[in-house]
Amino acid sequence: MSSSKRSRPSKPGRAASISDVARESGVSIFTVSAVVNNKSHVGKTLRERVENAIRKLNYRPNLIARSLIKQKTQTIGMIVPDIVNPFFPMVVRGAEDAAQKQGYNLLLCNSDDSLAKEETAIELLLSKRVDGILLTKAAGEFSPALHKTIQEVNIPFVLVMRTYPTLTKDAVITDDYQGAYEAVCHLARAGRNRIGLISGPLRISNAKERWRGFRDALEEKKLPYEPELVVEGDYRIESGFRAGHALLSHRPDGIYVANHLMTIGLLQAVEEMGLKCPEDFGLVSFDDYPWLGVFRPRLTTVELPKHQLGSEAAELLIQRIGGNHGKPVLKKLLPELRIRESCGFAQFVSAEHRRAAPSEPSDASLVNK
Amino acid sequence: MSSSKRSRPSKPGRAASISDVARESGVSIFTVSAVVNNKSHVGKTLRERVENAIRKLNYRPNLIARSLIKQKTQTIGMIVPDIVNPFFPMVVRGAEDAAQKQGYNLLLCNSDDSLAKEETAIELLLSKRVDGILLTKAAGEFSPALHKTIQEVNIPFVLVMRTYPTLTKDAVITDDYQGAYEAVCHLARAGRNRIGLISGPLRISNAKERWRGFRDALEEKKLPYEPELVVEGDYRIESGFRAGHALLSHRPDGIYVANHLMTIGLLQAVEEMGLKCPEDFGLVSFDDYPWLGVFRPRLTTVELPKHQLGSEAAELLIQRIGGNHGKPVLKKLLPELRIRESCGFAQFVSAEHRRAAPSEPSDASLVNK
DNA sequence: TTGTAGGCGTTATCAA
DNA sequence: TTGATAACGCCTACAA
Repeated sequence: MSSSKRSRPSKPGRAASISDVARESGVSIFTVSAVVNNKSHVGKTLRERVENAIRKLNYRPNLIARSLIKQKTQTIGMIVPDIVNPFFPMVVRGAEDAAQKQGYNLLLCNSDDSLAKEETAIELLLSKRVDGILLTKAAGEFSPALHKTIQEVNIPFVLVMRTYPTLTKDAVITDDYQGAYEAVCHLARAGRNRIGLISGPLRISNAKERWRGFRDALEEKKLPYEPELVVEGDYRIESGFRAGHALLSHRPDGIYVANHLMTIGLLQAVEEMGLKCPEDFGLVSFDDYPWLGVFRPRLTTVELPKHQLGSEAAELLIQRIGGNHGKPVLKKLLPELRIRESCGFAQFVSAEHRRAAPSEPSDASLVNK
Repeated sequence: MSSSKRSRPSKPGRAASISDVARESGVSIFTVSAVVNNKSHVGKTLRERVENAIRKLNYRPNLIARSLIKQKTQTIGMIVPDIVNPFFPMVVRGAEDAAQKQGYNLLLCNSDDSLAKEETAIELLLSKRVDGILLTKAAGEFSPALHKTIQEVNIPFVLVMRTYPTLTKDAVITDDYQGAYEAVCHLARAGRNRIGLISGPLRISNAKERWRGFRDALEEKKLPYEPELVVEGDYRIESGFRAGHALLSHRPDGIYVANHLMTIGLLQAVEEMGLKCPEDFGLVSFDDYPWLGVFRPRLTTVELPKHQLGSEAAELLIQRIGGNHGKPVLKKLLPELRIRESCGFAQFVSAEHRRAAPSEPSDASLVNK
């Protein structure tokens, strides 16, 4: 009786379990559990015996076992296209900060915008029973099977930065239409009237929105939409480089680039072609980074609240995990135009001032550092 | 008998379990397991019945349960100071790529170089029973308790980018001494002879190494070590800014900065003080990024193999997980000096050429894009 | 206040 | 080839 199965000594090289602690302190497993989670009142004597045993054995509750019984892993899966794209680290950090605060961890996956990798990642996260998934959808469509799985499975998804039409799920995005619209209007205000666009993949929701903002801004400013001045890239450096060559050969006097990596590629092309910014063309980019204020040309750009994007997405997801079953939410965060030098706005304004009476003083006050 | 406890229908809103599949296909749990993991030969008829049931119920093995019994989670914990520091995304990506390839996932934590957060993260990862931990040690020392835990616990650690003296664990780092040495020698070759240093926290191993490389290069080049030209920062932008102000007031003609973020801060200070690089001083930075080649000043810098750093660390860790119990390994990867314009080397060389006969043709060939 | 026993979803060991 | 059944480490009614 006394040498029942429970009293086997702890296996070598294996972490102490709750039953080891129970045996060591001569109490039942229940008591140890009660002490660890301080539920139910445990008598002072027993509590101390248990605590000593815990210290002695360096006991650490096995969260795997706890997850199994609680049907909760306190883990969130997060899939981004590529953590090396400087846009995402801040989003991930925002998510991690919010998750951490509520006792969740982040399992991170990169999809490289590949549907296959995305599917693998989602399947894996589901098998690992994460409590929810933060997804920046890869370009393209889910396979029918995966789509069905996502609809039927019982864990919440929150889309980050990119919506997906046939999926009625929560999404936290930035107002990309507005951002692009402001960017292009600003180029127009800087006196540019042949404005080009280097766009992201148009089947990605935010690329489409940025394109719409571009188009409507042109219309608003009574500027022509010239198809040869619109090039579709894939948000990577190389595509910005190629697009730059293609676009600059038509000599636009303004360019709006839909993300930072493609701007880098564009500037490589600019270099090769011996052009200068903002002298030869005005440039407005998307996303702001600390280094953009210190190097030349100082980029005028549209900042997106990246940290907030991640944190709000995580918070929403955790609400869903907690059982909030309201209607899907679409949260749109506001972008912010940061005017520096690459658009050539300051030069344009002062040239105007020299030439005539000041047009709109409010315009000049737009220039910030 | 037939209505034993096993035949309870699957709970509502809960994913199908192996016993649901077994019941659905009228076989035992063992048979389902055998099909899923295709072990032991299962007869064709049964196999198909099981496969149909799996599809019908959209069964997905619960990896939590599997982890519990296998004592393996196929998960690696990774702790970095801050994923927003552009150095780390590529390291994380390298680790993820290597891990992925061998069937592991990454649980990511940020320590902000805070000992408290680091300790919390490690404790959590241990409780979650990750199979191993990739750690970029936060500045400062482990608490004695944590140190003991790490020594005694049975899961492998691999230190990334920073070693830790009292811990005999594997580490994958870059040869920072060498990198700094080359950076400073290059400044000397560019004719600089009052060279300053903006250093990382000297209690971090790599900051110390970079400082040593700096000091030895000065000695090698017979240049003076001027204490007022050495400022200790914390690898963040703000500290680079403050250090820049402090340092530039002494008018050095060359500066080596020990990481990219502090270089950004330095350039802010440079701007405020109305100085120009490389005209007023030569600059060599650490770490290379795609944007450094396209903006001005084009930074001369020492590239560190970040992706490789992460992937080799992960591979080593996985070897340890697999039971390789050899002696601790210290793997040092080679940095690479990338000469661009901020050091003022090209100008110096051509000025020399103009003034006299070419000194060393090999020097000029060092200049790459 | 404390203990007992069943169950979470797997894998693994024996039998049959 | 298949099937019971005991772990894995924990939580939690329900009893005592």
